[in-house]
Amino acid sequence: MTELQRRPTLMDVAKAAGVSRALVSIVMRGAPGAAESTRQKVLEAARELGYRADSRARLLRSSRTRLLGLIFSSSQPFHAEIVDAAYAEASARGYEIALSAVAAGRPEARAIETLLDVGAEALIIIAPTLSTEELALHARRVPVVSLLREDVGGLVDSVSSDDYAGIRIAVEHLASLGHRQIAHVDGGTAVSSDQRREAYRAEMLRHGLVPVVVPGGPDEETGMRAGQALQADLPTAVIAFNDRSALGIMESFRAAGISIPADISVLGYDDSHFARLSYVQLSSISQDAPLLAAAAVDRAVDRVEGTLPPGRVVRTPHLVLRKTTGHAGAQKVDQN
Amino acid sequence: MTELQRRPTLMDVAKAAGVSRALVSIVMRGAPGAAESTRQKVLEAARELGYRADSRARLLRSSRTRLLGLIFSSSQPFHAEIVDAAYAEASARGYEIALSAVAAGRPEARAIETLLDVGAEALIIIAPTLSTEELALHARRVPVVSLLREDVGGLVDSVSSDDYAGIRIAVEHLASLGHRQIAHVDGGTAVSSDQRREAYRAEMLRHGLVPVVVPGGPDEETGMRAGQALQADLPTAVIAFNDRSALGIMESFRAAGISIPADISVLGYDDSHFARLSYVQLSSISQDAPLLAAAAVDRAVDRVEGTLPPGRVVRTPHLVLRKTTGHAGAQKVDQN
DNA sequence: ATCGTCGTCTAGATCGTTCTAGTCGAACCA
DNA sequence: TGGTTCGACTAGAACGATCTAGACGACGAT
Repeated sequence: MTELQRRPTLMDVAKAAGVSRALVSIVMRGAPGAAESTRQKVLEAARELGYRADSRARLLRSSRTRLLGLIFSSSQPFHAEIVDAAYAEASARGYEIALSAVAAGRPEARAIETLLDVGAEALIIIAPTLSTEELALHARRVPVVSLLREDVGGLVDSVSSDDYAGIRIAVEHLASLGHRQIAHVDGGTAVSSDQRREAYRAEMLRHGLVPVVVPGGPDEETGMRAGQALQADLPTAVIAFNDRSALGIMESFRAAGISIPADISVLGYDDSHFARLSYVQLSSISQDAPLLAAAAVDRAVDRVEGTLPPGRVVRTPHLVLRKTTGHAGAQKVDQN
Repeated sequence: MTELQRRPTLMDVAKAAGVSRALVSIVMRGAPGAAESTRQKVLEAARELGYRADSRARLLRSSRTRLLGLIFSSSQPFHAEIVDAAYAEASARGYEIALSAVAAGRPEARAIETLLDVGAEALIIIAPTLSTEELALHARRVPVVSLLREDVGGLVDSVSSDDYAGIRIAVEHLASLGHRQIAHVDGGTAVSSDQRREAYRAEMLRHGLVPVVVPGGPDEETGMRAGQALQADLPTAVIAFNDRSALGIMESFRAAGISIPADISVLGYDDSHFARLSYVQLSSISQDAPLLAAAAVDRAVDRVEGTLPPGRVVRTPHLVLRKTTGHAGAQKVDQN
């Protein structure tokens, strides 16, 4: 049985250093107004006692926590990459990140409350599913940045990837390889699915090609079913909603003996972990998660520190070429 | 430009309801000592104002946050499943969960500090890599529960899955199918790798079989390399360190035209998302993440609320039979 | 000598809660 | 009637930080 020891307070440090609480506070915050010699003395005492400021008390008084709330979905591996990058950027700007996941039985609203309770000064929400009204409601209390979703009303910031441009790049890439029959497996009800589907339709028409949309979803299972549906009238190329979907599509082709990219080219979206696996080597549209995350953190910090109005940041995705796309009607190329 | 509105305080509610702060506090906490009639009156006023208790102030005074800190690794999909389950159990016991990820450039120590700063009353760490000394150091301040790692010293709780039993079940399953040449692709430096490797050796010997360990790792790439190494002298069955490794192994077999389970049986570990995919159907040892998570949360809460000493919880994993294991020397069975 | 200024430091109020120690009035009992 | 008990309520002190206002010496200018 261990005695849980009380954590040292400002007062303890002050006593040890023989100065007042206020001075210790000044030193710990790095604020001006302390002589260099005493500053050292205080820092020494603090280190000795293992002092760390109590963020609750600090916040209570100053309403500054230097804490950013980040909401992600635990079931989306792509979100994990964003989380990583956000940590890095936040710490570069002197902020910490508090995480909250949306999961089965844990809606976004709940995640938001938790973050607000621990004192987050701004909220970054990855692909929020809340209505713009609900988002606006929270945005009145605290800056809110929507990541990977654009149509979020005027009160909340958004940092997103240009879905239209991504799809344009995808269609152009495949068209330039000579493909004329390019299908799209959409993301069903997933965020961004509508935008990408419409962009696909528009871009196909612009190239004088006829768009074929097959209903899909954001995961392997729906991808596989779509892949099977596709086989009834096999196109020469397919653009998947995301990499997981692409994986399912490819699997269905593999089961049917259809070879990639000889018989059909497959293009993913997200450039996720899966796409990079050496035995997958999926060509994919990269949204550049680290950059997006950094941009979102930057906006959040800027909003917190300054008084600039909400705005939009849109980044253009780019193509990452691997081995699942090739010339239309090409002979089989070594796939591995 | 939105004016960020001040959130209402106890005092505001008190004024509105015409009572004292203290009484509002009593009502909001659901503590005894308020007449039913005034209780209603106060609740009404609070709802009207949209009052939510400021958790920082509350905590500052009461030193209770009802907040559990959970540390996971953003790169491990298996951890995500645990996070989900932990949320459910925590909320059932009236606690909230604060998440903190370890990622590249963000060590465990950092994650721990963040959680302590936001006021976590206990720490649950998934597969901690800290030394037992460092863990003990934190355990002096706050209850610490180690999840999926057992050798953590006497001061910290541990909730883990019985690796030995898991491997025993794996070997027994394969042996009962008539396999005599059963290889093991280990997890390299990953947590639990040593335990499973040694369990494998012991169990093989117990069955009078000769153990063959191939060095591997916790992901697809290392699994694939191990699979290639395996092909020099192909066994009839292989036990992978985890599902991701198994995926890599199977991929290497597929590339070489070795069919599963006709030519070789493959058994995974974790029963993760991947294993359940309809086109994978990987037989796997399940550690039952939801149960483990619930047990960890329970211990954390018990430690926080009571004064019981640190202890160990060990759960026995079980076999989930799918389509990648079959009789030794069996003819090819329909794999899909 | 007096005054203002500057750098360093401190006392005390304050943030929004909870907790302790009451006060107050009504009911009960002898 | 007077005392005790009890339920409902409140005043004021915490909690651990930050912030404001001002004290104190030293120094330079008048």
